[in-house]
Amino acid sequence: MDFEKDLNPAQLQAVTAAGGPLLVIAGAGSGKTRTIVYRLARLVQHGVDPASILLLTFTRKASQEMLSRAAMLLGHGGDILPGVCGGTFHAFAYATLRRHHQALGFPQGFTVIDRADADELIGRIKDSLELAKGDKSFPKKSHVAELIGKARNKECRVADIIARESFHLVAHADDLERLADGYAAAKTIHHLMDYDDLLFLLERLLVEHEDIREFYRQRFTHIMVDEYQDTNRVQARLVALLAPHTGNVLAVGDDAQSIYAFRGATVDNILAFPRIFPGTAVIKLEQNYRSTQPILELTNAILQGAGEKYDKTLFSTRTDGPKPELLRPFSDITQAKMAVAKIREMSRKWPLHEIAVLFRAGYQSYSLEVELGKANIPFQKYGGIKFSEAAHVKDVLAYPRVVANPLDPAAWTRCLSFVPKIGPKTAVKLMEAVRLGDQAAIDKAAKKHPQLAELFAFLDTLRAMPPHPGPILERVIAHHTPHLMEKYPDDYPRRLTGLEQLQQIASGYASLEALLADMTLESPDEDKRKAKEDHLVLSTVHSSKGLEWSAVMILDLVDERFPSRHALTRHEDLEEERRLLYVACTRARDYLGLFVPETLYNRQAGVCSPVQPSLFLRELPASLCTHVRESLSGCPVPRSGVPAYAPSSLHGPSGSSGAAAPPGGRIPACEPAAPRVDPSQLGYCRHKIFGRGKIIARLEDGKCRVNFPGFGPKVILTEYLEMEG
DNA sequence: AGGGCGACGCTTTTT
DNA sequence: GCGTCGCCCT
Repeated sequence: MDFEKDLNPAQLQAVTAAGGPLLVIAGAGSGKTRTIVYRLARLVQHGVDPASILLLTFTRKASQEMLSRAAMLLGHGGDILPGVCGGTFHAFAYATLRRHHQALGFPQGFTVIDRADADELIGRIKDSLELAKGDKSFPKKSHVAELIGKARNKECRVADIIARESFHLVAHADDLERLADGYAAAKTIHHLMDYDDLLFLLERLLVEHEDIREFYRQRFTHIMVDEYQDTNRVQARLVALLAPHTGNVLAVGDDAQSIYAFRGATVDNILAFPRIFPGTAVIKLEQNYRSTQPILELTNAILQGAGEKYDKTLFSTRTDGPKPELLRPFSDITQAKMAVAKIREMSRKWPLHEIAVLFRAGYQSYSLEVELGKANIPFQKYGGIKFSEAAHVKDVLAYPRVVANPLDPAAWTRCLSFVPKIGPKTAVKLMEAVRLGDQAAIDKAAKKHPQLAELFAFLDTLRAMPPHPGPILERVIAHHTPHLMEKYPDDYPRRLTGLEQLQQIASGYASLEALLADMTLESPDEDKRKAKEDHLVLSTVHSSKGLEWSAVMILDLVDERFPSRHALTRHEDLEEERRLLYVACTRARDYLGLFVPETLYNRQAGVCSPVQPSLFLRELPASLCTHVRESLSGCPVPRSGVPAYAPSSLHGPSGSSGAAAPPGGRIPACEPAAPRVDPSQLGYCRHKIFGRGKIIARLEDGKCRVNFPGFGPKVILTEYLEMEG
C-alpha cells in the first residue's frame, strides 16, 4: 500500500487523519469509496481490531464492496474483511434489536414488514374503524401509509404533513390521525415492525438501557457512516448515541447529493455535524476523477442556483471531451426513437453496459422500453419491481412467515387467500381466534372447510421440520405450485423459475428469521452494482446513486416532469429536484445527453401540448451545451426542411447535429407559437408525428379535429399543424 | 359472505 | 396501461 502514490492530498488527509470526529465532504466522483476503503485498511494495518469498527452504508452491497476492497489492499485476497460490522442502519438495527428483544418487551421476537404489508394492515384498520365508507375523497391505503411514514420520518404529526403538503386532505386530518394511532397499536399487538420502528426502537433501546449503550460504545471504537446526507433525524441521533468514547466518528457525504428528503432525510444533519461533534475536522474532496471538464462545468452551473450548502467546486484533470448535448425531440413520443438512435451511435464507442438512460420516475421509460424491444437492444432496468416484491414470492414466503410469527396478519391473509370460500371477513375472524388462542373456533372452522384443515395441517408439518430454510422452502413450493398455476395460468413457468431461485437463496441461510428479515431489509436482486454483461441500463435517478457510466442520457427534462410537478409548489422540494438533476448529470464520464422534448403527448385530450424546458436548464448559459434537433428522417419533411411548428428562433441553427448555440445566449423557453393554419378554412394539413391529414372540424381553444390516415381522427392544437395543398 | 365484473381515477422518488 | 372500489349475483 502506497498511500502517497494512490491518493491525492485531500484524500490522503482524510485517510490519515488522527482520531476524533471527521467530516468528509466528498463531491461526486471524487474518490469517496476509495478514501473510505483506504482509511479502513489503514486502521486495520495500524492494529485496530476489525470487530471494533462499525461501517454504516446505504446498501449492504456498498458495504460489502468497501470491505472486499479493503481486504484486497491488505492482501486478504478476494474475501471481505472479516469481523467488521457493516451494513445499513436498518439491518444493523434489526440485528441489535434481535439480540436484545427481551429488554424491549418482545419476548417472542418480531417480524419486519415492508411497505406492501404496511399498506395492507392500514387498509384493514381503515375498514375496522369504518372510515372512508363510500367517501371517494378519502385517500387510498397506500397514500395513507405514505403520509404516516412521512410523518414518522420527519417526526411530526400526520396533521402537520397534511397542513404542509396535502392541503386537500385537511378535512380528513382527524381520521388519518386515528388511523395512524390504530396502525401503531396493531403493529404492537401483532409483533410487527416497519422500517421506521427498527430505528426508533433501537434508539429507545440505547437511551433506556445504559448498560447496552455502554456495551456498544466500548465495542465499537470507530464508526464510519457513508452517504451521511441521506440520513434522517433519528439516524443522526443513533450515530450520536453510538459514538464511541474515543470520538472516532467519520461521516462521509455530499450535501449536494441529498435526494431522500421525501422520506425524512435532512441535509441539516451533514451541515450540523461539526456542531454535534465539537472539534470536527472537515475535509473536502473536490478533484473529480470521473467526468470530463465540459460535463463538470454544466454540473457546477446546475449547483450554482442551490441554497445553503458547503461551498465546493469540482474540477477535473480530464479537460478533453465533447460538451453535453441538448437534444430536442418533437415530443416525448419521438424522444424514445431519438434515444434509440443515440444509443446506437454510442454503442459503436462503448459496450452497452457502459451506457445508461436515466429518468425522474419509473413510468417515464415505458415508451423507450417498447422501442428498445423493437430495436432488439437488450436492457436492464433498475428501480423497478424487486424480486422480493413480486406477488408470487410474497405468496410463498407467507407460509414460513406464519410459522415464524403466528400473529402476522399479512402473511395469514395471503395463506388464507388460497383457501376457497375464505374471504377477508373469515380471515379476520380466524386471525382473531389464533391471537386469542381460541382453539374451539379454529377447529370449528376447519371442520366446515376441509381445505382450511389441510392448510393447518401443512403449517403444522412446517413447524415440525428442522429450521433449515432450504428444505422448508422446498416443501412450501411443492405445496403452493397448484395455487401458482391457478393464479397465473399464463406465465407460471417463469414465476416457478423465480421460486426455484428463491429456494437456492434460502438454502444459504441458517435460520428462517434471517432469511425473512433479509428479504424485507435487503432484497437479493439489489445486485445493481453487478451490471449484466452487454445490457443497456435504464434507471431512475434515485437508483443510479453511486453508479457511473461512460455515456449517460437523461429523459424528459421539461417542467412538470423534471422537476416533477409535485415539487413545484414548495421551495425545498424544488431544491431537491435540482440536486437530483445534479446527481443524474454527475453519473456521466464522457458523454452526457439531455433530452428536452418540445411537447408532451396528453392521451386524454389526444393532443401534444408545448412544454417549457426544465427550469434548471433554462437558467444555464446555452454555451455549456451543444444543441441537437431531432433529425427529420422517418418523419414527414416539410418543403423547406425546417419544420414550421418548431420556430427556428427558439433553437440553435437548424441542421441535424453538432451545431453550437448562440454564444452567451440562454436556453430559450418554449413560447406558444403563432397559429400556422388559417382558422377559417378546412382542407389538408400536416402534423409532425401523424403526417398528412384532413381537417374535419374546427373546435374551441384553437384546436381542430383532424383525420389522419392510419391513426384515425385526433384533436390537435392548431399551432402544431401546417397547411398543405 | 365470497367472488366476478365493470367503472373509475390516478400516476415520484425507496431503506 | 394499472390497481382499487363498488355493485350484483351466487
